[in-house]
Amino acid sequence: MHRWSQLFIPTLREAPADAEVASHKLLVRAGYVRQLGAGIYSFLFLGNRSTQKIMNIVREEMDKIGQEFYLPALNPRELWESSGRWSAMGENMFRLKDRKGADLCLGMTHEEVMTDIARKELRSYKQLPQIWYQIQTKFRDEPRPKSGLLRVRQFIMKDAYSFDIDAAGLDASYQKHYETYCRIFDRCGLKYMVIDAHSGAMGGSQSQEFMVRTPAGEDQIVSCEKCDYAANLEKAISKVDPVEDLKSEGDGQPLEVHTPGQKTIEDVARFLGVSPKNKIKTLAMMVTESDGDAKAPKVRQRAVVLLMRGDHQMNEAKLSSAVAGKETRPMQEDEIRDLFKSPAGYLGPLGIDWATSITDQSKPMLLVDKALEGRSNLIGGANKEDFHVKNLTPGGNFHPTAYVDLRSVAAGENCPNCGAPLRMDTAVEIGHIFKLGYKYSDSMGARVLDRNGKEVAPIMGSYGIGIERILTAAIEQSNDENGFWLPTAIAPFDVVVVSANQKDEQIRSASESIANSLQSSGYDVLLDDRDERPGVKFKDADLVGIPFRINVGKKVTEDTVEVVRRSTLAREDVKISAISDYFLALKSA
RNA sequence: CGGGACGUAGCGCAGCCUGGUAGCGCACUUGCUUGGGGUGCAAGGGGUCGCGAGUUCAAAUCUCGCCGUCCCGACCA
Repeated sequence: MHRWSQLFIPTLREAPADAEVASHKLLVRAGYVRQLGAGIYSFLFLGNRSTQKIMNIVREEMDKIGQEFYLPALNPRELWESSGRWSAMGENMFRLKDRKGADLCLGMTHEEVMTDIARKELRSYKQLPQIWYQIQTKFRDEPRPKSGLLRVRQFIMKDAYSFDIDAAGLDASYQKHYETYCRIFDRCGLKYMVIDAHSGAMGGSQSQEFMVRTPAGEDQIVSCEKCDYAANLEKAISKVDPVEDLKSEGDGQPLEVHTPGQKTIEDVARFLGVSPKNKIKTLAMMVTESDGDAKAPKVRQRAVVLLMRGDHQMNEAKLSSAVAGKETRPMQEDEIRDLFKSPAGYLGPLGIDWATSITDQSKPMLLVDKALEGRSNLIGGANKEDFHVKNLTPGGNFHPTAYVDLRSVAAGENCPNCGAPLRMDTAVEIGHIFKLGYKYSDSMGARVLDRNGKEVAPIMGSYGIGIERILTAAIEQSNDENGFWLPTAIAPFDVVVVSANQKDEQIRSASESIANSLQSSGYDVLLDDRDERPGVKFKDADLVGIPFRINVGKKVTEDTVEVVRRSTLAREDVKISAISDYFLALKSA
C-alpha cells in the first residue's frame, strides 16, 4: 500500500501553456510526466507505474507466441549500410561518432539487428519459425515532435520480428500477432479498430494498423458503419457512382475550344456548362530516380504527369506507391513549360510522347487514375494558353503509361464492400503489423537450408506497439475538465482511499484499515493520508486517472464509506465490512 | 526546412509600446484558523527577466545575432 503523503505526485492546477491536446495537459497536470525537451519526456512515479503495467500486459501476451530479447539502441553504421537504410533513413536517424571517429546511430527500429542475428545464427528450416521480440527505447529525430506524448523523439516500443520458411508460415506468424495484439489492446481496455494500412517504402504484401479514434490523432482513417471495411486514407478505396460521359462533338477527334482566362477546373466547367466530373485534372510532378548503382548512383529528375477526374483529390501516399516510393514534388514553372510548352492552367495529355510502360524510363510517365479508365469525351487542357480540348478519351486519342489508383477517398463515398456510406475519422496508431517479405533477409543475406538442402531466404514480418501511445490514447478516450480515468489494467492504482479528515482519529484509522485490507486482497491501493482539506484530495483523486475512489468520511460512524467510480462519478454507499467483496464483484463483472 | 507565436520565481500571467526600485495569482515555509469539492488571516523565502553583443548615464523594456519551446505547413520506416 502506498501513502500519498510519502510520494512525489506533483499535481498542477493549471496545464502548461504549451500543451495543446487533452492527454498532454492531463499527463502533466496529474504528475505523470515532465518535459525535458521537444519530444523528450521524463516519466515520474505515476506515469512509470502505468507504462510498467502496460508493458507487463504486452509481455505476458507476447510470451505466449514469442521470445523476449533485449537489443542495443546503439548501432554501428555498417549494420545499417548492409540493409541500405543508413542513407534511406535520412535525417530521422540520430547519428553520432565514437572516440575513434566511427559512425554510430541510435536505433529507430530493429529489423537490422534482428536480421543480423538471424543471418549469423539461423541455418536450417528446422529452426523456423521464430518470433523474437523486445520492449525497448527507440530514437527518431522527428521533424516536428508534437501533441505531448503522441509524437516524440524517444519512446518505448514493443517490436517483434518473425522468421518463416515460406509465405504460409509468415501468414501464420502474422495471424498470431493479429490475435495477440487484439488480446493486448482488449486487456488494456482500449476501444480500437484494425485497418488496412499503406505499406509505404517498407514494401511488403500486407499491413494492418491498430487505431484509436481521437481528434488528437494524426492519421485519417476511413471506415464503413455497415460492414467491417476500414482502411487508412493512404490506402482506402471506394466505389464511385458512374458518371454519364459527354457526347462526342464534331468528328469525335480532339476539339480545341477557346477558354480565355479560365484556369481552374471550376472555372472551365462553369464556362463550358459541364460538370467537373467530365473534366480532367492534370497534375505535373517530378520524380527523383537513381540508376540503382549502389556505389555511385546517378540521380535524375523525370516528369510524371497525373490525370484525375476534375472533382477528385490526389493522394500522396498512393502516388508514392505508384512510383515505387521514389521522391516526388510538383513541377516548377520552367519545367512545366519545357514539357507542355504551355502555361499552367491549360495542361493536358495531348502532343507529348509518353512512356508506354512503367519499365520504360526514357520518357515522361502519364499515370491516369482508375476513375478515368473507360471514360470518354472528357475535357482537358490543350497545352496552349486560353484553350481546352473536348473529346478526350483515355486509351483512344492519348495513351496512358498506366492506370493506377491515385484518388483520395472522401467521406460519404460508398464502401467498396457493401456500398454503404463511408465515414472519416482522425485516429492515433497504437500498433502496426507488417508482412515484410524478403526485403531484409535478401539485402542482408540471411539464408537457411530448406527441406531439400537448398539455400533460401527466410521470409519476415515485423510488428510494433507504441507503449506510451496506449496510455495517451486511453487518456484521450476518457477525460473531462477535471482529469481522466484509466482502465484498471493500466491505471497506476486500482483505487485511491481518501481520508476526508486526517485529524479525525476514527476516519484516519478506518482509512488505514480499508486500504490495508484491499491491498492484501490483491488490489493496488493508494491511501491519501495527507493533511489536506477534503476538497483538495477529491480534486487530486479526480485528476490522476485512478478508476475507483473510496471516500472515508463522517459515515464511518455508521460503518459506511462511499465508493466513487471515476468514469461516471456514480457514487454508492458500501459497508466497510463488505468493501473487499464489493471490489471482488466488480472484478468478476 | 518555410510561415506564425512565445520565452519574466516551480506553474499560469502582468510589466515592454513611452528605458530609471521586478510585480500579481497559485504553489512553497511558519503560525493561527478551517475540515465533504482547490478554507480564511497574517508573516516570510524564492527571479543571471532564455543567452550574447550593441545603443544609452541607465536595458526585462530599444537594436542585432544566437538558443529554446509551441502551433500551421512540408515531412513522418
